[in-house]
Amino acid sequence: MSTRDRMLDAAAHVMRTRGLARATTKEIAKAAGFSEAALYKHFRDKTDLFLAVLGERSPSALGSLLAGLGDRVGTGSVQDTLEEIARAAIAFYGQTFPMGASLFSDPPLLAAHRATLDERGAGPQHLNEALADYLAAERKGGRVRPEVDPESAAALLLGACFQHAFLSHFTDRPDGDHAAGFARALCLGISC
Amino acid sequence: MSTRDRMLDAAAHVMRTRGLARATTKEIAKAAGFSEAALYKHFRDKTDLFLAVLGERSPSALGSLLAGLGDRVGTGSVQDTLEEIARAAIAFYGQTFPMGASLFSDPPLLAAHRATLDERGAGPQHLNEALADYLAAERKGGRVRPEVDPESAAALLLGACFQHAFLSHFTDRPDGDHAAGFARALCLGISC
DNA sequence: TGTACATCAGTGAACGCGCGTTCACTGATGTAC
DNA sequence: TGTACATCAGTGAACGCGCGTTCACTGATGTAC
Repeated sequence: MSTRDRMLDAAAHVMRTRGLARATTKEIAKAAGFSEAALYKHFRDKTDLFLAVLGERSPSALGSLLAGLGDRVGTGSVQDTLEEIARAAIAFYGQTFPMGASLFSDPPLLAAHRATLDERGAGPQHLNEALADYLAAERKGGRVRPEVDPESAAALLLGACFQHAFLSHFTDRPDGDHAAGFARALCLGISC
Repeated sequence: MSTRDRMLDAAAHVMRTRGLARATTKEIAKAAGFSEAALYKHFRDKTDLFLAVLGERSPSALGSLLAGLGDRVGTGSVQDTLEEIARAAIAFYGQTFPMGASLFSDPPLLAAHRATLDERGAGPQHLNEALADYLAAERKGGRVRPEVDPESAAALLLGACFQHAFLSHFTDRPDGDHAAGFARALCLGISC
């Protein structure tokens, strides 16, 4: 594993456990097992390091799942697929929420991150769009009731998972087995 | 208006516009029109000031609306009530999201804020509970379909509004008139 | 083979800066006699 | 009424500290002849 990778892992770890405000170069270097000076051999400055962490250490499981949804139109049960998505969404938002939320404490950093996401055509809004596309396709095939609005249904399902992740962090109650039941109940709730 | 109130307003303004990371005593004092030293005549330290802002300058419109819901059971149209709630939720989360999210950059501050909320029996999770209670009451009265799960429906509706607020900040697109249409579509989506 | 030099990842120590906080002080207002 | 003192909100200047960053350096490895 390269020095750079170890630094990224260490930075991600410190950002997650101590919070963005305490993610100092000293802490990160110590966690990585290098001197602070070494950080500057691999990253221009601290912002560059943070952006690299955000761009290279963010889980992509939910995005992959949603991206592959096009091939699953017409196969399996829509209800089961939605439940799978809900479970993945709860896990994904649960992992990414603290660091993502932290960005709001530093608007210029948030703007820089948004810019890199835009360049790649990525970002949280695309998850909702991908799910809406899937629902629209299934509706076209008659496997989702015609009165369902795909955008709204996607917003409801992913929004609930998103807020669920927020609440479990905010109230400091880790999620546990509760997530699966929550996912199932949500899907029954939107009853597509 | 008291000096303390002007300081709280100034701090809230700086926190919102510059972000928590740039909300320094110097910036806040300057915005309030006092010296930095004056801050310490009214607040023990910077954390004390932040907690006072969070506790005394957070909008409470949504909480009030939801708290008054008990009296509205059985009156008006449930669909209209939900739309009103959705609009209020989008506005509320839109106002509170950036500062609330910022707290995740400083876990000890988040924990302290959680503690004050718990003392008062307040906090974001109570909003969902209040809405779920309302839906349960209306279901009992036959004005909401029996197969609707109140908790899930509340999570779907408020979760979607919460994520909507997040996305409009994250993508840097202010919400505008779009919110009302979104609220309406959501309520049709959960179709209680 | 040995020798001289180039390269390069990483370091220890220092740098300047801006932060939160404190201190001795001022000047206005109130109060006692 | 004037005078002496107490109170108190607010200040300017300084404090120590930890931050991000840079610098001159080391020591290991590779390369040319």
